[in-house]
Amino acid sequence: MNYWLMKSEPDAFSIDDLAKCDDQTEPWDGIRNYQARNFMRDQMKIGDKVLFYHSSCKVPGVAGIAKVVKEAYPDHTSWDQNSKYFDPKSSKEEPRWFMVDIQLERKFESAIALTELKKTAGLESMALLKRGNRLSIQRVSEDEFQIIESMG
DNA sequence: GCCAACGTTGGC
DNA sequence: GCCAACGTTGGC
Repeated sequence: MNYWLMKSEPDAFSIDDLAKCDDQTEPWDGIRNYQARNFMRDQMKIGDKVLFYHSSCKVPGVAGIAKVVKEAYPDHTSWDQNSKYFDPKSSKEEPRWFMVDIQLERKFESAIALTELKKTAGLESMALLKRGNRLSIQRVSEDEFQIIESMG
């Protein structure tokens, strides 16, 4: 099993929004970065665990845990001209972008702030804490995942 | 709103 | 295929 961290801006889609979805499940659409796409398309498997991270907000941090319930399939917003995620280079016949479905597993009572993560032993090598890392989907080690899960 | 870091684009 | 310019991300 793999462990991941996925960023979302809570103004756009928060963990509470996920909680309100049917089956608390939602496609993770709009990924337009090749490295992040490749993670989803090539490595994410059903049952993989996801740290749901809130970014670009007052208190950035991990808001809870979700899991992968559907493996990669084409992101239809990429050929929808009315979508903000529209990409003219992607088509139904030759999809360029993919998404997975995520289901909420547990929302933390209070989010674990980035500032807390930075102080926590064992997380020093997380990509999230490295300067300049902007990737919206990142791998997390099993140890790192369990440390954060136990904090929530 | 600033700015560093990084990905993408496009001219050559 | 190089690389400068530009756009985006995201913490602060």
